[in-house]
Amino acid sequence: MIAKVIVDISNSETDKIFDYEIPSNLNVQKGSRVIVPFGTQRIEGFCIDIAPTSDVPTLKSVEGVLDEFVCISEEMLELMRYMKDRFYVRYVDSLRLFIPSKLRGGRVKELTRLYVTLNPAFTVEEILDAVPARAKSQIALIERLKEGGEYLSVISNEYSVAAINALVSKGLVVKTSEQVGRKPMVSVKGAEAKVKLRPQQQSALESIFSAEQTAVLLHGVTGSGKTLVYMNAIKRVLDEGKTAIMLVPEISLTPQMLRNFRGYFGDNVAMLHSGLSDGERFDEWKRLLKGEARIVVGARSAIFAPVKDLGLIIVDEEHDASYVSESNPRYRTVDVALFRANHNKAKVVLGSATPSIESYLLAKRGDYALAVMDERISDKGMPNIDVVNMSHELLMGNTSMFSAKLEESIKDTVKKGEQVMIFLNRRGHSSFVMCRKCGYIAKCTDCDVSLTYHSFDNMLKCHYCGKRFKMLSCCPDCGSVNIKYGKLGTQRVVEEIERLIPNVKVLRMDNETTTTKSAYLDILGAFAAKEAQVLVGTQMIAKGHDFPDVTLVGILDADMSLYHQDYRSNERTFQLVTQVAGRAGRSNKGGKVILQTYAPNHYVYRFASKYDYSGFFEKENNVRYTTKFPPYTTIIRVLMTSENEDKVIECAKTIYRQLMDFAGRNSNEFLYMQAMRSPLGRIQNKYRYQIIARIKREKEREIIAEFYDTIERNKFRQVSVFAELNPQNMA
DNA sequence: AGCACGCCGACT
DNA sequence: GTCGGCGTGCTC
Repeated sequence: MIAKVIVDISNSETDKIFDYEIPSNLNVQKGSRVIVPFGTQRIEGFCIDIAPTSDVPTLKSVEGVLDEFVCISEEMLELMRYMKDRFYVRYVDSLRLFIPSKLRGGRVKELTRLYVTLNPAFTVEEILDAVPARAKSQIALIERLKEGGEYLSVISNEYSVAAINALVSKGLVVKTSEQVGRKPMVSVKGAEAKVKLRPQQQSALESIFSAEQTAVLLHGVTGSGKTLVYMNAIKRVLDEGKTAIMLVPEISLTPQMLRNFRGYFGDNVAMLHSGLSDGERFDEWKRLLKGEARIVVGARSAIFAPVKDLGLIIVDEEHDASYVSESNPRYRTVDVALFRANHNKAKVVLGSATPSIESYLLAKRGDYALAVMDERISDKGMPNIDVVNMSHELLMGNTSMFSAKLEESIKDTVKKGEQVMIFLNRRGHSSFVMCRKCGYIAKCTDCDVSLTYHSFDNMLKCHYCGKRFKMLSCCPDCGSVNIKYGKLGTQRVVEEIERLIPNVKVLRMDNETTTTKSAYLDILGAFAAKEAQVLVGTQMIAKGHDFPDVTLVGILDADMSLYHQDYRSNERTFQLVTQVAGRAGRSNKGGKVILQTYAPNHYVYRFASKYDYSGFFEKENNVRYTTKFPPYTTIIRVLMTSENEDKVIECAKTIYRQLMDFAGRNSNEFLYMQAMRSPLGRIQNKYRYQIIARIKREKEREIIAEFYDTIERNKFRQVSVFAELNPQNMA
């Protein structure tokens, strides 16, 4: 028999099916992981099919089977093919998503990064003497490493593999692996939840199972008790002997949330969150595969959990951007959920207080069933949202970041011993470093991006590649020492509040203070314990934490997300305002929200301040329809990257030309197509060019297929090509 | 990804 | 001539 194998090398050149003879002594099955000879090496691969014959004249044989169980189910193999057709994801990249990284051996593991240094057994002079003078690039490399070691991934971008390997084989340079620390799992225990469903919850629960559609959109306002509906729905499918997947946005995987589920379902729950070590993640995966756990709770990638007899998939906060993977294997979680549900004849529940325009439209059209929960469990209404016009404040001579009203309210609330949350958008607030004399701006050496100043370690950091630089003492262009650096937005706000209210305790949460997950939890814990009266933060504080003593929420600059040139920015702003407002008045003390804006009459604020989702939907839906944006059209983005700019341009031109030919023959279907340099033209020293097309939806399947075929036909050496549908951002 | 192959420039 | 660096292409 013949095994159809995908080799475990992530490269578009090798992402094809290779045939191998199966020796009679090996039990190779569809879905087994195998060892195969490949060129001169032996590597791991996935057997994705078994066939009686092959077209290839001479075959090598499978050398071994890796696990004592079948790793990839029939369902996941079909999902792999779906992901290729839908998202242009390579077979290997799908397969890697389906298994824990612990299983993959041989090459570089997830948590290990190779590090190269000069061999400390020799002096630099000895090393230089041992290298012939003509080996220029080896000498350059030694000069580079003289200063200290560097990650192999960084070095291999700067020097040729041949030069590095030559030095390694002579023993002058050594590769070492540096292990990233593992965090222990939070142990959880809790009490049995025993709450009766309210009528609205009960009918939502019934409609999940009675609907003829696969998916149900559960539109439930903040505090309407969606979680209880989820738990009951899961309980029902478990009773039928089936399994369930529950997805939440990454940031919501808090210990309380995990405790709730463990408390209710006990050991039947497997948790997949970012705090797990490789080993722990593997253990949870294995429990699911063996059926020892029948519920998975996790972020985005938990959708690939190896459960059998799937009965239910819940996607909580369905509109959340974290459900769209924006790098490497780019996929949309809801699409994958629908695929798995259809395959298993299971149900999908999409829950949200502010559904995405696309989902709500599908629900209105009847493609999804719709369940509505508009009552809050507590008798408290939603907090009042006060929209303050900042242009008026300016006219009245108030140039501070707080309106008179917000300033007043903050003082008031703190005086009463209650708590305040101040929210601000990060965009437009990161501080860049500039020379006041000549206007020089510090930029990353590998990306076309200005660097951000981080005060706590006095370093400059690139937000795109993570590279760090020493803070400048003088301008490298003109030598002036008059360097200006702004503070991060949150830090300025904190200082302002401390100035307004002497002795107030303020906590700050943003990218700078929250480098680890535990730092994030520490800050929230301190705030919950009332160690501070005010919490200032970015998006991070917008999501699902209950602080009963918070009675005031201030939104400083809602507009920032409106100006972002993106068809979804209105939708995002509406969601953000609603979500942030939900942080106020969680107890019977009530609460209020003050929203500062320069565009108080914008329809987003008009509807958001009244919590009028339907009103907002009607308006926004209309805008999308008339401007011909998704969900009425589909945007396809083809991104090409390479360290060699000429090669990417050549690649982009070739593909663009062929796509233009195709568009010419199908001009009815195309609204727009353009090739361009990406707004972020270079990231991690890779040049980025893109083709963006907007097409009608009727024949989108065929058109997407043609796009992917065109990419497939035009492989360019050194150029990587990715595709994305309705991208979250075009940079 | 890794490795063989082969071209080409530098040095005996 | 010959050694080794460095770019190209292939792997069932």
